[in-house]
Amino acid sequence: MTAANPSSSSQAEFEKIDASFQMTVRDHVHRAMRSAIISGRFQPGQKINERNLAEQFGVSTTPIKEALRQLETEGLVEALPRRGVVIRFSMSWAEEMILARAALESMIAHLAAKRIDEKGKAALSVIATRMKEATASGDADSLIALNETFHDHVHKSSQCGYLAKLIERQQFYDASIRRVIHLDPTERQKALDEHVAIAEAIAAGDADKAERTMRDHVVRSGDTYLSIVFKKKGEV
Amino acid sequence: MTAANPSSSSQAEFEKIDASFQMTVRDHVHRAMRSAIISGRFQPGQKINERNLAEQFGVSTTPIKEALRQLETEGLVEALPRRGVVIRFSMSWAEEMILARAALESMIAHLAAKRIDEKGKAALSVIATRMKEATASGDADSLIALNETFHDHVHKSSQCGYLAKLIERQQFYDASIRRVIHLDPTERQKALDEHVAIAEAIAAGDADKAERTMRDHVVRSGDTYLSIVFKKKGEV
DNA sequence: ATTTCAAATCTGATATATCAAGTTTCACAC
DNA sequence: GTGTGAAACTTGATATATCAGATTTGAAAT
Repeated sequence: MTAANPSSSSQAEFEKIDASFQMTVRDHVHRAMRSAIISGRFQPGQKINERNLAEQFGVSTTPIKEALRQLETEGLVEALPRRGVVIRFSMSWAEEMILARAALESMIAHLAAKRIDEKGKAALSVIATRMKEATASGDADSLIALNETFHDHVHKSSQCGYLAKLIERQQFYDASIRRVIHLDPTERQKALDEHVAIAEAIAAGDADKAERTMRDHVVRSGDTYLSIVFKKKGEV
Repeated sequence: MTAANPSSSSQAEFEKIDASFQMTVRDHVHRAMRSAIISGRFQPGQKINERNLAEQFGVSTTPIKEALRQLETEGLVEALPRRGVVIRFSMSWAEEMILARAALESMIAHLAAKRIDEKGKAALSVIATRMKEATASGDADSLIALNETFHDHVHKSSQCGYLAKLIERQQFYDASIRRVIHLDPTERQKALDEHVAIAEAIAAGDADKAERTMRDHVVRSGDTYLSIVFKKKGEV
């Protein structure tokens, strides 16, 4: 819907401005810590000291505690009552996060295939075409952006708000590494083929195929990521 | 391992007592609020006032804020920066939580079938036998407990710590309603058949069948729950 | 040298105070 | 009556203070 829509009502309709862009201290800490953990800047089992953290960020312990609760619920740290929090992130944790994302993305792809409308199919097709172009021209940055657009569109088509949010929390790809991956022509082509297959399955309403191709895509691309970050050719 | 094990060392070995049973105020608030939300004691979109809540619980706002951050990350409430938190739970949210659990449980069942050892198979068989007995005798309380034991055992067999934790957070079954469900002989029998099928598939190492039967089980039993709680015969 | 145990210390958990953004109220102008 | 806007009020966000459980330390006992 566009900002002004005079046809349906005498009152012009505007999107409510989203307050979520506002940055609070706790969110800043949360993002910074999350990023630090998934990029390996803490050792598994390492203890986190609230006062130290607060000092490092130059804030009080209150927003620190809140950020730690969020990380705890995400499963990236573990809180031992009255003993503090320790880092819970390792290669095996990352592997499981990929599996979780594969399970959830394939479920959401299944539903998207069932629920997508004609307009959604057209939009998906446009995204796929842009991906082909960006793949051919080797535009890694565009590909990274299109990748996100593609998955977001699948989420939207599924009409699943909860699942979409849940999937977001399984994401731990780092921008710089994604760039490295997309600069490899072989990898680019694989990802393109998979995205096209997913888009076609969804557009065709083939829920089972959408589910399968999505799962394979998430697992394969996740393994590529893992093998780079953890310097190991890993099969799950 | 038993508490004392003199064979391996001159030093007696004891299980470290698990500190996780300790109840902190924030955990109490978190559980209480979670339970209240999923059992419908708040309306979707309802605003939550931190000071009111603190007063109701008779505590300060600090643990309240922490509990709200946990609920936020779980997706049960939404925090609008500097405007407070609102309830985000409705029938559609519950439906999606069931789908999420189905996706994750089927993934974990798949892995369990691949990774379970002989000892694990034997234990699973014992649980299945107990379930048959409890189903025949109509012991609802035992069935509820066995149900949990069964799923926990599948989780353990899969060797997936992260996935198991994630699944826990998709659980929103209320004890009293579970009891109602298990008191129905037809429902009991359906659940038993499904559990047996899952156990057999896992024991046979048939990962795909374990995955399918687990997903169907979670979706079907979830729908039963939904239809009771939301008083609607719901197909997803 | 090893064990014991209590004091000192550290640190997470909670309470209270302060600040600032958001909301409401209401007098005033048009 | 409607719209404007400033003051009053509410409330989330952050900071600081206090409390209590956990860990460490070190001297005394064996």
